[in-house]
Amino acid sequence: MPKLGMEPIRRDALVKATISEIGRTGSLGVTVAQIARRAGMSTALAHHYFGGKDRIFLAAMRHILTLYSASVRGALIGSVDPRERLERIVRASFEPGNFRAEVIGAWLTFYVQAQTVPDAERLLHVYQRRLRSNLMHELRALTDDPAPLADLIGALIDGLYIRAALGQGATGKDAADTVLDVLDRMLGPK
Amino acid sequence: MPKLGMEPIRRDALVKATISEIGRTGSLGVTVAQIARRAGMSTALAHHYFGGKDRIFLAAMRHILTLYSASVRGALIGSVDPRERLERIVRASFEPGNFRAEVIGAWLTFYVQAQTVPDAERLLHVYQRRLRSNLMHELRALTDDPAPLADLIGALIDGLYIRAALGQGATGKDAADTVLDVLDRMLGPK
Amino acid sequence: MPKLGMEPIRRDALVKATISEIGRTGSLGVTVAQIARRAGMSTALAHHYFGGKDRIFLAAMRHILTLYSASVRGALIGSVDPRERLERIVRASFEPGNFRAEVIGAWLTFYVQAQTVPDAERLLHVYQRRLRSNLMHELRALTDDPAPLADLIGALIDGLYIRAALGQGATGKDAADTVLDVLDRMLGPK
Amino acid sequence: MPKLGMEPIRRDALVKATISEIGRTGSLGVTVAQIARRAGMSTALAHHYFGGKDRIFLAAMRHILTLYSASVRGALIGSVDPRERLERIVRASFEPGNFRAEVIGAWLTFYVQAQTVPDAERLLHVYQRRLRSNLMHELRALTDDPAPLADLIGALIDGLYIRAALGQGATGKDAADTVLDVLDRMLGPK
DNA sequence: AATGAATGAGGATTCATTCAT
DNA sequence: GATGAATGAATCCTCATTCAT
Repeated sequence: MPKLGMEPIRRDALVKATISEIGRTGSLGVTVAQIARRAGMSTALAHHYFGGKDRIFLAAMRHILTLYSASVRGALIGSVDPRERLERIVRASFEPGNFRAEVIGAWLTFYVQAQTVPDAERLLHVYQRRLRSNLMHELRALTDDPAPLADLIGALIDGLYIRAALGQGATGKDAADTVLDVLDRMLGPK
Repeated sequence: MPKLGMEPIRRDALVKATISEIGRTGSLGVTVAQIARRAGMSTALAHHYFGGKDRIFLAAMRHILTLYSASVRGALIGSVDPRERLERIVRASFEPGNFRAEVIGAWLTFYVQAQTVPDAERLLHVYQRRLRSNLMHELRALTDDPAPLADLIGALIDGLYIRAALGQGATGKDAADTVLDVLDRMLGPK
Repeated sequence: MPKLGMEPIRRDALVKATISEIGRTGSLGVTVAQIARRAGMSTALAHHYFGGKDRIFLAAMRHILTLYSASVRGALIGSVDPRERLERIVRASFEPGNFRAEVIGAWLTFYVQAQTVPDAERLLHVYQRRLRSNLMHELRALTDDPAPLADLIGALIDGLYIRAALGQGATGKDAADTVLDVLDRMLGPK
Repeated sequence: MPKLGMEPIRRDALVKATISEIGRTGSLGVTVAQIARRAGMSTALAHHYFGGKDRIFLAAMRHILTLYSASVRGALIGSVDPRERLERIVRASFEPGNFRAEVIGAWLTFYVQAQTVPDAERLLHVYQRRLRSNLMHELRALTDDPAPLADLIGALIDGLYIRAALGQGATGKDAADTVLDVLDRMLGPK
């Protein structure tokens, strides 16, 4: 059974299992045993590859953020118009890949973890700074005072995510429309 | 004047200790022992009064929501103008009593808990429905289609809260100003 | 079953159980479960009272050293002659209470632990310094250069202990006689 | 010249790595993984060559004792005078090769292991019997009752070793001088 | 010959909860 | 009403050992 080069496969399986389990149970109470079982291996192996529960969680968080960044970056390809680019950023945030029950559940949980675990906090800040910087870059072409608007959009996205985590939020499309509507209104009368 | 038994005093102390501890550590990892110690009693007594950890958490959550509702209700007294009432609701959400690091930390944690514990979810819905109903009531006088706007405001408030939980959000006043600014813009030019 | 004032009783039972188990198995591989079982309680309680395995071991070590010190101190009462006091110190080291298979086994194990655990090392040094100081005090009356002799006696006692740990050493009396014989010879021709 | 297979090279590397690691950490807590890593191979190979952790430890112990015996035997070559031969035996015990922090640490640890593992105990007895026999052989020419003296010297050597393990013992030369001084005094005025 | 892969067994530790007093 | 005492159950983590390649 043992083949060579299992490490990346196992790590990947663990990361995905972690997101699934956190999303499913909606809490950090997820145990390494649960994750390992879902990933189809022993807890010992999970520890072997990651070195500890925190590191597994962190890798899962990093995975989500990486996917998110990639989807934003991908969405921007081939677009130069600021308004259009803003729309693409926002829509990417709510596209099915990112805006999925289990991912949102994990996301919210990471928010909580970021209050305690320094590495998690750092990671979250990286994401927030990147999103803010993306927004600012486009907003500068559309308004004199882009900072407050960037912060507003960021907070609104987070708010819509958090509500989605409770299963009563709107669909991804509706959420994106809401953000874009606010954006246009705030940018001033057409 | 009826002499109070110890029960309400103890329960109150436990609820406050719970909020403090959750806010301080920023997680549900808080133990009954920590809570009991901070409340100045034994864990056995904590169980005696509440029957279990979940019930203690729930009571703490209920306490926060009750305080919040009370502050909103109080803020509305003596005001009849819809726009002014909206402002008072929003400002109440960010007033120092509610918008305090420790309370926000607890709030966020309860959000996570609401994903798993049905009672917590129910409680959170009650608050959200009440806030929404409050907003709707006033918005109806100002716009034809109040529902999306009420949802937007609710999500934005949550988003600003969550960011505050990470210690990088704005002050309560700034947050309230942001929400009100959005509100006015969305309501369209007067 | 639960009565008041169990703490000292439990702590004492755990300390004695630890010494027994270490002596019996002759290794630090002793588990908290073994100790707790022998002391007649759950592992959880053992942790509750001591806070961790290291602390249990340390308490056991402290217990042995305390007993040893007490037996030396007791032996010295009512004696003023230096040579006689030296003899009493030495004989106390090998008296049945201290020079018992299980105690010696534990002693040796602590020696090993002292190589790694700073607290254990500190404790051992305290004992060695005290023994050395006791010996020096008497030797000063008998020789001009007491230091080397004190060190020699100390090392010899340790050596006889270690051999006893392997079950092939002499009896306590023989061991004491050996040390005293060396002492007299080193103090010069009769 | 016969070309060596890998086996003896690997075994040798493992034995040396074991002594290093035990000496460094001062405990049997050393893991097979640590030993294998330091020896530059996988844990699987370590098991392949030795069949188990105990066997690795035993081989390391045997190695130390073999070196010790060899150094004593070597020191005796070309000397016929009993007193001189005794001195050479003693000095060999404390020569840099044997009296090295890492070796002493391992030595002490083996002493502990000898309390539990029968093979280790047997090995230690072989060494002690051999040392005793060496001492006795020379002492017979110098005294009527050599046995107690041989035991005394053996115990003293062990005692000086054990103190060295704690890092507060004297240098090898001082230790040897101490033993020889005792020896001469016990043999009586020339 | 050599190793990455994998795990079962076990250990320390924590904690909510119960109970006798 | 209040608490010290006590524990079962669970969790993270480690490690010797085995196995397929």
